[in-house]
Amino acid sequence: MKKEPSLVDVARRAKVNISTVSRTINKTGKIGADTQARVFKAMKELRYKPNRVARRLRMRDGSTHLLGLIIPNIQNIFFADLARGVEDVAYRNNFAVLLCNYDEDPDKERFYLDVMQAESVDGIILPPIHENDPAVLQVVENGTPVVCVDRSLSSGNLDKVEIDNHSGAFAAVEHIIKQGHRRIGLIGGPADSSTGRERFRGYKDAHAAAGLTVKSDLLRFGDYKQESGQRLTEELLALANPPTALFVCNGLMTAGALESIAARGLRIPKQIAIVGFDELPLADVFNPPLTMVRQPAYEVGKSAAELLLKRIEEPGRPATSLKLLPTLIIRKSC
Amino acid sequence: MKKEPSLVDVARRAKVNISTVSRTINKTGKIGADTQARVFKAMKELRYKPNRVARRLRMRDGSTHLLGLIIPNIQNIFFADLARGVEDVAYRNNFAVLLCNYDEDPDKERFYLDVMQAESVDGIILPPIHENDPAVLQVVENGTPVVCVDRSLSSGNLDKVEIDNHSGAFAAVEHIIKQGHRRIGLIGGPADSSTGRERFRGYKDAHAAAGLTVKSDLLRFGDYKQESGQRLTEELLALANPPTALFVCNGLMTAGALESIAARGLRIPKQIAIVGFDELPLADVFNPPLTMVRQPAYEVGKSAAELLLKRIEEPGRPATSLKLLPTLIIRKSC
DNA sequence: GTAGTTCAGGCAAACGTTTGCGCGAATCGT
DNA sequence: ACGATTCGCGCAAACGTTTGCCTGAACTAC
Repeated sequence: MKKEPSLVDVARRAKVNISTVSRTINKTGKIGADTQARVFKAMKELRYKPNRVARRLRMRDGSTHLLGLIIPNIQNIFFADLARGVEDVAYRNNFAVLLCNYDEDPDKERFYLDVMQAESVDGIILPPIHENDPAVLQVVENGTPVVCVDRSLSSGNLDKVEIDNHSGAFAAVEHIIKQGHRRIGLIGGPADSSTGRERFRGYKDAHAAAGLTVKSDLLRFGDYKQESGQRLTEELLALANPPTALFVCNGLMTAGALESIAARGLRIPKQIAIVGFDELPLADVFNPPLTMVRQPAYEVGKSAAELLLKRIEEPGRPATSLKLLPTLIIRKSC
Repeated sequence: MKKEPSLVDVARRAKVNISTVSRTINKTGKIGADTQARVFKAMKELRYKPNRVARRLRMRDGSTHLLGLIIPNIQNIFFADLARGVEDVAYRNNFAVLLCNYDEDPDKERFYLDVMQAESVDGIILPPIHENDPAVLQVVENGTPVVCVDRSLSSGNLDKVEIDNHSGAFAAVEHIIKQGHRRIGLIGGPADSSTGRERFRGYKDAHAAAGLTVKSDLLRFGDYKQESGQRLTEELLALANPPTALFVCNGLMTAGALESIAARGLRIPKQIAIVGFDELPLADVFNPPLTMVRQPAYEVGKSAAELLLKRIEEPGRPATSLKLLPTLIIRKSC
């Protein structure tokens, strides 16, 4: 590893003190025009790049220009879009992003939270694994700015940006009912996740609004992974009196559900109608095109990053909570 | 920002010197059993976490336990899978991953390369933007371990892990021909990317092997994004004498192609057959199921990370070059 | 019993920054 | 023309580690 040029190298070359170099770079303190020129010249010549590690070590607070993003799984397109959103605004503000997958595993989440702290990131964006997650609570108590996305934290008044899951689910199920369905199967999210609960609530409220009662034998709860979507759909379809429509609470599980449906050779929407949460890449060219409730994932990430940056530069500001609206995209599958 | 406990805090509490604490943590040097116990006790009590920033600053070389991953776009499922692969092996080895999207933008790539160096990562994984990318070359010259994925660098004997694009494309087009097609449209990748060129070569060689000549009016080259797939497919379909089959060189463009096909209301595979590179999430439940050539993206990431870790701990080892085989998954779209 | 060796652990330098303090020179106000 | 302010810049401490060197003490060998 060839040694990188450091402040002292450029200082020597420009015949000034290192503090002068530091100050010209950061535009802090008054520096004469000629001195500045010499310093810049030396920097060019040596191809000097400030060492971010040393800088972070010295400045415990403020602008180390590193953000942490901890998400369940980057292979879930929702989180990929979200990640892209935060990455884009980070880049525009000269921040880099430390990205980790915690895979719904509390140990992994804790590990990465530790890493972030140890790296002294400026702030962290994450969907908390639980409503009150002791690990992240400890981090915020420690003074690290945190903004929650997608799911929220019950305690603490943190910045957060979420999706209005209730209204999204409500609209979806309302639409299903309007198509004449009365037996609507639910493939829900984990009961201990706020998204899962809110979407379930939307499902129930849409029933209530239409004067329908929810049939508890049509309710299944998965883990947002494809396999569970497939398995639970199969359970529902195997019922003596199966549902005529399905509301599936995320994209991966919707893909799983479609597998089950295909395996049984059922026609959509005649034999089984379906609407899923999340957008799927091929949804609009699927046969039939899938009606889904699209979440503005990119915008969630974007807003979260903007909120985080604001908080970093003004730690005392009151916490703001954004709720973005999903949109029901009606196509042909229901 | 409450101050984190540091080495001196635990040293004070355990009534030893900070160097003793450091040595017990890193298991370097001989330490008495009782002293060790005291130190560990103090660490627990203070919830001490070593500061990775300070550690990285001190140890220019070796185990700072941070990997850099620079990819074109995390929204491309191929790279998401790849990223997941490197992340998993990184986690197993207690490494964190710094992830960036450079979006095929040389400026962005250079920016992130600088960031990685400034963060003194232990090593970098990336698909070079060009065959000989000066920015990347400079980094390897600087002594930072680099492994190339997906695309390769012409100069330099670096570790790399690629897909056998030629054989994948060859198999795909061979299969198309075997189905009786003679006019096979190509939606290719960028001409200046090694993947694009290799897949094109497979297309041509499959034609040659079957005694067919390639018709240059059936050739189109996109940028691996969905929009170009749609646009170029539309061009092909609008031809007076359009192709009867399509070979599309990546997943996103395949999705775009399907949009064009759907817009024209063409039946697959009767009116137009199609096989695409990359796997798509709904490919197997699509109607009809899509025959595609699946790239082992996760394994590429996994192998790359393993190679990188090996090189980090043994910088002098000869460069190894892996070539992973894609598999043609024959379904119903051709 | 003495010299040599190992054991346990302390001291302090170094990594590359940022920044409070200080100081001579220049500029200013009157 | 002289004290006061500002300007431009250097000095050195600090951030939290790792690690080479050193030093007593204990142990080994003869």
